[in-house]
Order: sequence, then C-alpha cells, then structure tokens
Amino acid sequence: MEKIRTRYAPSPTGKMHVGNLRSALYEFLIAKHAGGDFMLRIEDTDQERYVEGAVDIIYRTLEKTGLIHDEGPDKDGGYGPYVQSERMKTGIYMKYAKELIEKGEAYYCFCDKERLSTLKTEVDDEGKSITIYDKHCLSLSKEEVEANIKAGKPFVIRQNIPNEGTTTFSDELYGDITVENAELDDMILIKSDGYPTYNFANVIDDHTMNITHVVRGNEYLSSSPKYVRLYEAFGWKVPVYIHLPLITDENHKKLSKRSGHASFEDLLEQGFITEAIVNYVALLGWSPEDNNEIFSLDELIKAFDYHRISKSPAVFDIVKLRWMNGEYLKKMDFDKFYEMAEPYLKEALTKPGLDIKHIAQLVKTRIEVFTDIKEMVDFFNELPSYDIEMYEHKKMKSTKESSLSVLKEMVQILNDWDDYSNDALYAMLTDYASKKELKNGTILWPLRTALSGKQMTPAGATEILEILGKDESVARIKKGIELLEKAQ
RNA sequence: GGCUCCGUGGUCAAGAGGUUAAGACAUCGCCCUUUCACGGCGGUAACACGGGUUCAAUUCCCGUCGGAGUCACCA
Repeated sequence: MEKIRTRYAPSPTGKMHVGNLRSALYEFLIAKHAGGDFMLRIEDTDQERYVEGAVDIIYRTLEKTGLIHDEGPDKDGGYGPYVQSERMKTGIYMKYAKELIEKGEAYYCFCDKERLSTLKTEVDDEGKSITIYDKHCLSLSKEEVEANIKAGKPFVIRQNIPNEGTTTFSDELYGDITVENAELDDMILIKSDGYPTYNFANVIDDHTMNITHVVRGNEYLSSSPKYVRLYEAFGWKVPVYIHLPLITDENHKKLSKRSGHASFEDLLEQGFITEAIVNYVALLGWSPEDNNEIFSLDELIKAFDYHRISKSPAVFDIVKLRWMNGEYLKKMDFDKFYEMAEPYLKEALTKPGLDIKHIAQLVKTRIEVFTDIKEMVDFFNELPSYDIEMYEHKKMKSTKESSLSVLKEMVQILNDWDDYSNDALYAMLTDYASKKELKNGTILWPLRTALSGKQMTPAGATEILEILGKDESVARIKKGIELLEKAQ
C-alpha cells in the first residue's frame, strides 16, 4: 500500500489559530497512525498579508505541541522547496498554468478592476458583492493575447470552467458532492503579480509533493470541485479528501479573534498548558472508540481513526478546556508544576519572605489554569477588605457574635503560642474546641475569615497561620475583632 | 440571495432499524472536608418538525424549518 503523506500548509499571517492547530494535529495523526509522513509547507503567496516572524510561530508551535514534521523547509525530503515563494522562482506554477492554457482549461485575462466592478451582479445580506466573471477574455485570439502581453498589459490566468454539466468530487467523510459547473466561477490561478493563488498552488504542490491525503477545514468544501477539475485537467490522480468540521464560538459562528481564545498563543497566555490544549482540540470533531478523554499525543496516534471524525461543527467550550487543563495540572508531578507555576506565584506573591514552594503545593489541586493563582493567593500579601457577613456560616455554627468571642480569645492564645507549625496549631485548636464543646469549625471558620478575608482560600485556618506567622496573624485577628465590634 | 454542508441534552459526543438513548463538561442535591476545591454518590436535561419505506424508525428516503460555510488578484 502507498505510504500516506499529509501536509500542514499554513500561511504565515500571524498567530496559530485553533482551527489551524487542529488541522495540523489531525494531519499529523492521520499520517502517524498509518506510519506515514507529515509535511510542512509554507504558503506565502500573499505578500500583502505576510507577517514578519509568523513562520517562527509556526515552527515553535509545531515543536511545542509535538507535531514534528518529517519534511519541511528545514528538513528536505526531496520534494522541496517547501516554501511557495521559493517554488515560484522555479517557474513551476507558470509552467503548469501554461499547460492548462494549451489544453483550453485556462486562459489569459486582462480585465482590470474597473471592468470587473461593472460585473457586480448582486449584493448579499452583509453588503458583500457577488461577482461572477463573464469569460470576457476567453474569446481573445492568440494574437490579441500575445499583443497584450507584449504591450506589458497586466494579466491574470483564469481557470476555464464550462457553463454546462456538473462536477463531482468525493470526500472521505462527506461522501460525493456534486455541483453545477455554471455555479463555479472562473477562478484566478495566477495573479497579476505572477504569484499563484492558493487555489492553484495548492493543487500543483499537493500533486508534485506527492500528498496522498488532503486534510483541511470545511470552509474549502464548496470550492473543492474546482480543484478536482484541475487534477482532472492535468490527468492527475485526485488525492483523498478529508474535510474537517468547523470549530465555532459559543454563538456557533466560525471561531474568530474576537472570541478572545481563538489562537494557541491566546490560550497559553490565559494559563493553559500545551498538552491540555492539544488533547482538547483533538476531541473537537473526533471521538475515540472507548470513552476515554485524556490522551497523550502518543495515545492519540494509536487511537486516531479518521473515519471517526464527525461532520457537524463543534463549539469551542472554554469551560471544558479549563476542566481538562485542571486534570493535567493535578496529575502533573510537583517539580514540573512548580517550574511552570513559579512565575505566576512570584508575580502574585509580592510580600517578601513567603514560602512560594509551599504555597505552590496548596494551590496545585485547586486551580484549573495558572492565571487562577493570583486571585487565590493574593491575600497572603495583605489582608483584603472584606464583608463581615462572611463570619456567618451555618454549617460551621458560626455567627458574628460567636466569631467575635472566638477571635477575642484567640488573640490571647495565639499571641502566647510559639509553635506555628500546622500540626501543632491544629492539635491545639481542636483540643481547645472540644474542651469548649464547640464544633471545630466554630473556631476555625472565624479564624480563617479573619486571616484571609476570603470566602475561599487554598488552605485551612491553621495552614494560613503557619504561613503568615505570629505577628501578621495576630494583627489580622485584631483587625477582625475591630470590624466585628464596630458593627455591633 | 445562489450553491454546499450540518441538525442526539446548554456544550463535546456514543449509538444506529427493535437500547431503560452511553459517557464527559456545565448545572442541581447529598456525602466527605479546618473554607473552597478535589473525591464519592445521585438528580434535572436530548434524538428539530412533517410525510413516507418498514412489523418496527432517532437511525433509511423526501420535504419543511433551523444553523453554518462559501461565493476575492485571502488562504
């Protein structure tokens, strides 16, 4: 059997979109599952949109996510060059375009913007104009064409699609799709700047680079018949097409920058980790045979049967990603966690002398993303202002009144107490509670509230005492007493 | 608007002519707990609608409705 070759073919226009990441992932998985090759090709035929540094982002992201390509601009596999602007210099696109012209499958077009604008037939709901080219230049004679070219008139080369008949192409997931040829516009193959369009370069490159499975987003589904016509015009074998369902935002619209988490970089900034992102994205549009949800890349390679890719669009659910990220954080070994969490902790814990490593331990099982850390630990720096209603807690049998008396006694006790280790404090306080015939919580709840000023904390009262130390703890409790007395 | 695709709970989704229609996230409740979280247990919640085909349709076909994508010298 023929070795599967897939390709990831991004255009270097900026950040790594989540949809692109998923395409890359699936392309990688389809190839690797079958022991095939995964290739990287840079599609930089649009100089207008080219963004400096975007190629680096692509390399960095692939490396970080573990989607290691077998071939690419930096890894010659014999099918180079792997960058379209470089391939263009070899004349490959023009050569094939001319071949199509010979065959009558394409033609020169000299129409300028002004003329094209007169063709505008319709305006859609969003005010976008819809133009169908009228094949005006198809009737030009060979001599006229040559004269125009000689005169230096700018031209494009368009695909010649008949007005009758239908074109059918087959997608692995969606099955056969047939469209009327009259629906297909004579798309531009070579732009007036000499660069090929995506539509053309894509076909030429996939064929000449021996790509067996073309995996791409669903947004190309409706233009695929045009590509198939190109393959057929050349007499080339049509690759296997696998169109991927769209990833949408919560409004079921194509994921866009506006959603705030449309790119891999956005997600990293928001405190997500690479493995969780990859894992989550893998499950957007694909499901395994069993019910497993947590997958390493290697496990994905083993399990990934592309026939199980779904056809309907999937909403990108940041809440579920958060959950999954939390799962990864909980499972991560502490040293690695600490390494990653440290910058966040250092930024959040501004008060000198705090045991960052200790706090990291407390926080590890309680956060979903790293950016949760700040709000969770900032009370260690200084006591935030808080609402004394927090002293009321039914289950702990704590009221403002009981809290006040507890705190008053605690100031004394804790002031005289020297062993501020969690164990000793806990033993002492629970012992105290039982002597007083009180629920532990009745003592610990007001204490924790006075110490943290927070509804929830990453640690219990005695752990907080331990971290804060005697002076700070006593001061915070006094503050609590003051607040409660003032309210009376 | 034309064309194309899609349509199982709020979300991701399994299933596939005959099931009590899985599971996960979210949500709610209970338990555990020095708070919260974690964990455990349980609950609410879905086959868009209408016609066929069939002994039997959520599953197959058609239509309707709904959603999305696409209609660039962008990819």
